[in-house]
Amino acid sequence: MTVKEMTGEAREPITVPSTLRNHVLRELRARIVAGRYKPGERLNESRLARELNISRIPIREALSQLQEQGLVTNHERRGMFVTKLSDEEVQQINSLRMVLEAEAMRLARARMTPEVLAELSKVVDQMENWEGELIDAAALDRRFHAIIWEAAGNPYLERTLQSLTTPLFAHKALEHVSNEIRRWRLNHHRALLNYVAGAPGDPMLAILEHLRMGYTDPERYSSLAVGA
Amino acid sequence: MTVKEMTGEAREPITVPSTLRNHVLRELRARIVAGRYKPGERLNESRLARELNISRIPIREALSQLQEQGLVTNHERRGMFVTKLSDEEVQQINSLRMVLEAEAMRLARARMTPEVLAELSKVVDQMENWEGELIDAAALDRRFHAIIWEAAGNPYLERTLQSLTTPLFAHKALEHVSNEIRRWRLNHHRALLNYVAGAPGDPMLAILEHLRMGYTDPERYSSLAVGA
DNA sequence: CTGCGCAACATTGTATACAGTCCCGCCAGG
DNA sequence: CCTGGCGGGACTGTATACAATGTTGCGCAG
Repeated sequence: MTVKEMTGEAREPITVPSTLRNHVLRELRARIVAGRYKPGERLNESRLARELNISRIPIREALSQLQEQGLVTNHERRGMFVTKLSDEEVQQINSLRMVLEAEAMRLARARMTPEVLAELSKVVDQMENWEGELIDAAALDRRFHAIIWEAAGNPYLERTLQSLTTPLFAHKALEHVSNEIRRWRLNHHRALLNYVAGAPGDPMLAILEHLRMGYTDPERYSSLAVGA
Repeated sequence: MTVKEMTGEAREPITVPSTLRNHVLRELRARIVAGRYKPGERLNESRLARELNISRIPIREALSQLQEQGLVTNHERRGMFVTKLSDEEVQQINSLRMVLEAEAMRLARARMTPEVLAELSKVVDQMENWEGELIDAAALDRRFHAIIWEAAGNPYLERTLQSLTTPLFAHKALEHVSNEIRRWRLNHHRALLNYVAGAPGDPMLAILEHLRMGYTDPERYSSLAVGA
């Protein structure tokens, strides 16, 4: 069976990965991040294989990779489960993320170009005029940061931030917050934009302000405050 | 076939992973880090399967995980190759590693216990009396940092540093340096030890001093110097 | 009614089989 | 001598088959 022969809902004509494994990898990651598979849920290989009309092999290999990315957790001989983050784990991830986001912003600021700035500005504008669904808001948020990660120019930094935040997005996909809070969070990106655009200030302060919006426990970052 | 039935050189009676996949994962990682498989070398699934007396399936799954860890690189329909780092990539990794090592040291210092300190001290003593092989020196180096990573108390920080440095060790496994240089590098750990033990100072400075010992290009870290 | 044991089923872990692609060398033509 | 096509072998990607473990639900004893 080839990728093109695959049936069902899994078509993304934009870029077709040439192996089933890569296709499944993308598809599963997208589904988990979108909240279609909820944290703690078991991912049955045979069922997935039937759904996608392929054998279990590419699915197992894709799951192995997702495991390494932290999106799923393997319980030996019991199956793969969507990773369920405890409050403590969320905080640990965020405290690490803070350090890396700050570094990304420093680097991005140093290498900023008008093109990237325009792109960021566009995203922030969309955020401020945002009226849509929760999932779209999360996508905008993710996109904003992704642009900065890439602009930082260090692929390893980019990859690390991606693999740290993806489980967070999966975790928050279910979370219900009021539109007001969502707007509040989104609007804070303007401050970050100003920083990477060259405004004076310490990135830590802006990011702390941003991430503490219900994401983190500020108490945990005393070491950062000292370092800044 | 079970793990116990496996033949050949692959026995590690300390902890036997219950699945072949996990066993192969450890074994391959160890071999790559030890320099037995050199960067750029192709890892033939069928050959490995014959060598380990198992089928290709557990090997492919282990390789999928190693790929995600950055130790091997997949070229579609051509095979898995031990990741070969360019000079630029080594620098990118090290520039990121610096930020994380500094964070780990701040956290470790804040949570330091006499037990951990004693362990670190023991390793540094071993370093200063070291007379053995290159591989042992690298192991000591790795162990010193690993203790600090764990003492920092953030599993994600620990995991990230591990997956960043492991390819570096594989990369450096071949490198030949004089005993003098090796001693010089090793001895610098005393300064790091002093910092995590509570001595005043900025971790960045000690780490910069440490990592620049032939590992990194100091020019790249202006942003850190500013932040520090 | 409740708790335990056991058997049938479901699912994972691994092996084997097969299909398509890549690579390398050989040979013909320029 | 060099170049380009082409055939055979080797290898990866995927499917199917089998083994072993985990799970579930039912019967039975207390």
